[in-house]
Order: sequence, then structure tokens, then C-alpha cells
Amino acid sequence: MALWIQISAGSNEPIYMQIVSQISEAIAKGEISAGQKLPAMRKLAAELVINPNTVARAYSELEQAGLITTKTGSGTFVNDPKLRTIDAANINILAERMDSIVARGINLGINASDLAAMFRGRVDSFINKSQKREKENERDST
Amino acid sequence: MALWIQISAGSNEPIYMQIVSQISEAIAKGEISAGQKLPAMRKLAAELVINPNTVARAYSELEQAGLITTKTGSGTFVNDPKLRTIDAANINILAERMDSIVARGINLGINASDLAAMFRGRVDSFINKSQKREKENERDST
DNA sequence: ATAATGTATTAAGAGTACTAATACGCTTTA
DNA sequence: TAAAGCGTATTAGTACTCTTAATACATTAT
Repeated sequence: MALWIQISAGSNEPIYMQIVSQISEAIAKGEISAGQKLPAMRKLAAELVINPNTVARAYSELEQAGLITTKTGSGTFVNDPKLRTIDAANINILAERMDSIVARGINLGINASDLAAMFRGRVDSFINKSQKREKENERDST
Repeated sequence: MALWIQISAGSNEPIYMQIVSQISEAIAKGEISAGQKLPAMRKLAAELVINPNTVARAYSELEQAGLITTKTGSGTFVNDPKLRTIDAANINILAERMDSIVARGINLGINASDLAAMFRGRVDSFINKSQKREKENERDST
């Protein structure tokens, strides 16, 4: 378990957001499992050569999103996916973001079928990794 | 043809971006057709009670995205969709945005099938409107 | 106790978003 | 040709965000 997070300083995306995105996606893909401990804020900050407050900001966002839980003195841990609840407001935000992508894709000249297929492909790549992980975990615990 | 653009001042999304999004989606849905003239910057600014420069900023973004063309002295017009070219760089950006949405959806507890179906639904709603428009245009020109 | 971890506060610099005021150049139209 | 309409460009200022920095504090683990 080393350092899977890569930040690019030249990006227009804020550093704390890059961290949020990468950890979010890692959790969705099952690359980090429930209960697992994330790197300590100071350590991660040192490895990425950024300020600890920036990491704290990222972890704070992730906690607010319900993905992790921080315990003072102990560390930061990934939540159990089963605890997550589907909120209507979040669904709406997701729908709006989808609309934005759909408009962008169509305006780029991509037809409807290709666009849907593309999205399906991205979903599958998440699920495949997630299922791989589950198998590995089963084998490990055996 | 009145004013379909609605901006909310309290939104965290910048005003010029709200304009960009709404016009982009309107173009994708075919609610604005190729060759059609957009509202003059000053007029739109007056109607929305915002600064003309903000509208100029929005139109500038749309032009850079290849969706519209501005002609000094004449006005701003929607481009012909057939002229749009699919760029690899844009596809990658689209893929990244999809990944972000997929992670978000899965982490919210939505399963893969539902997520893909949801996206498909958004795509269809665009296409349906687009086709409706095409029929109306055929009828009008008859 | 000591080390490790997260929390909180305050301050400052850099960059971005938006508004504002204004002037200029091109095109259409009377 | 002159006026009106439209987009372009520049400069300035205010407000907000991102990031770093320097600390100090509270809780937990060893």
C-alpha cells in the first residue's frame, strides 16, 4: 500500500479536488475497502509535497460526502458502503451533471448510441475492478 | 422567440457558466437550430439584469467550443452541427467527467445497471426533443 | 509520558469571477 | 452618407477561492 494519489500542479483543478476525485474513484472501484485506513494527513501531505491543510480540506469533503470517517488520534477510515443512503437531492445533482455531459457529447458530434455506450463502458470498468477486488478479498480471507 | 435563459444569482455556478450550459443544452436538444441568431449581448444583458461583459464572456466560451460564430456588426449565430469535428482531447475530457459521475453514483449506492439506465434516459430526453424539433421544422418549411 | 493523529484558527499571497465604465470598429438600414 | 445596432477590447476595482503557513489544542495509541 503505497501512494496511488498523483497530483498535477499545472492542472486547473484544485489540489484538494484532485485528491477527492482520486479517493472517491478508488473507493467506487473497490481499490480501497471499507474499514481501511487512509494515509495520515501529515504523511500524505509530506509525500505529495503540499500543505497538510490541503489534505485536511480534501478529507473533510470526503467525510461530508459520507465516504470516510475521521477519528481524532486514530486516523481516517473508509466507511462501509452499506451505510450509504440514496438521497433525492444528490440524484438531481447527478442528473444535472449527466445532462451537461450529454449536451457536450452531442455537440461534439457523438451520436446518442455511442454516447450511451461510452458511458456504459466507463461504468463497466469500475464494476470489473470492484468485482476483482471482491474475489481477491474472498481468497485472502480463506 | 423570447428569453429561455434563467439565471439564479444565489447559485455557486458563475453566471456566464449558467448561460453557457443553458445555450449548450438548448443547441444539443435542437431548441436552437443552426443559423439562428442569438440575442444581442446588450439585450440579453439588459433582460437578465447583468453586465454585458458577462454575456460576452459566455458567448466567447461558446465560440471557442465551436458552437456559435460571432460576426461583428451583425450578431451571434449558431453553427451548423455538421461542421463539428470529434477531437481526441475532447473525448478524453468527456471520459474523465464520466468517470467522476460514475464514481459519485456508485458511492451514492446506485448500482451499475441503474446508473447506465439513468444516463441512457438523459440521452434519450435530448434526442426526443431534437427529433421533435426536426419534425416541426419540416412542417414549417412545407 | 510520548508520539501520532485529527481539529481549529488566523493570516497572507496569488489567482479568478464578476462588475463597471468606456472607447472602438464593423455591418445593416434608412 | 448617417445613424443605429452589434461585437470587440481595455482598464480598474471588488469579492471570493485556493493554497500555504504557523500555531495551538484534543484525543488516541504505544
